[in-house]
Amino acid sequence: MSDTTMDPWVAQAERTLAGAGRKRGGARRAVLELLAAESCALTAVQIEDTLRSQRRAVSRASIYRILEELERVQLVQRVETGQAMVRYERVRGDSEEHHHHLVCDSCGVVMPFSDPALERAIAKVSERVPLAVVSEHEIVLHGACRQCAA
Amino acid sequence: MSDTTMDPWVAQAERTLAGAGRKRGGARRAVLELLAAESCALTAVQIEDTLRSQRRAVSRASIYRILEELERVQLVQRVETGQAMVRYERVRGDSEEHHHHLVCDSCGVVMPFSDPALERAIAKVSERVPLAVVSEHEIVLHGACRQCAA
DNA sequence: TTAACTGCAAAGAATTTGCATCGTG
DNA sequence: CACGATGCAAATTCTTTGCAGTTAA
Repeated sequence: MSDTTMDPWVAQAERTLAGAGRKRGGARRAVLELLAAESCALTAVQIEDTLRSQRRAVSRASIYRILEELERVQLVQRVETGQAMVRYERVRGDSEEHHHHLVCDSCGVVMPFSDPALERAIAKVSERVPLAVVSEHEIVLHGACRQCAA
Repeated sequence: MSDTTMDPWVAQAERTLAGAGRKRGGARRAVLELLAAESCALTAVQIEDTLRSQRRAVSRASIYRILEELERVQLVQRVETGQAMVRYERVRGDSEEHHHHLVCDSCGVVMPFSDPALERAIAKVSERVPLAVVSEHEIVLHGACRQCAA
């Protein structure tokens, strides 16, 4: 696939990894393309199942290793939703929309949401807090989705 | 111990549990008193270690069962900090200060913080979101503590 | 006396690691 | 050719469950 048809986030990720002395690999590429296409956070098991159903199976161990590496170079971030498993999603650049998560505690569905006013409030409070640096933040709202509340 | 010397949160918890048909027990009481005295979130393992060092050892299985029960009746809530283990802390009433968490990704320390403006922003956004009900929210800021950044 | 509470040990489930092999640079 | 990438299986670690004995109501 040429660079012109490659997803820009995947291309950026490959460049970052190459710069860190990493070599390309089919398993990691498959994970990157899945994360690039996904709009919200997935668990490692969901990633494994999705890739297998796409006939591009990747072993669970590799998935965890790949996600760990991507998290280290800040291409991916973990999302914790209070459910059993950790979720992962690609990090959006500053120009892209930054989102947070809604969790229905009844059916377990996870949805993204974003709100500029909330981001401003977070940016402001980040300056007053007893941390020398605030590198990221995570917000999760729990409740009942319309379907479950009906 | 009489009600007048018992921590108010512990007393409230015992009442709630009695109302739910539960009987009193020493292990649960020890966990309740620890959570009442603690200002921030603890992991199950920290609870176990602390109680053992206070010579009031409680088995790990009981700790998990107790925390599960307390979470069910909303006396305790889980806090996920992106670290390996889930943490637990007592739920504050509306009159008490509601807090969120700061995590130093370098040394792992977890600290509480609170900000009224942020709470207002959350309350406002909760009304616009595609959930029928928003029952709670969790905010975690990650970064480097002053000690680690120095 | 009944049903809840607990501890201990075994079971489960998610994640990590060891090791041999394959593939990229 | 060297070192990273990957799969498989075993090992870890946190959490849950089964069971038997203890205790509150």
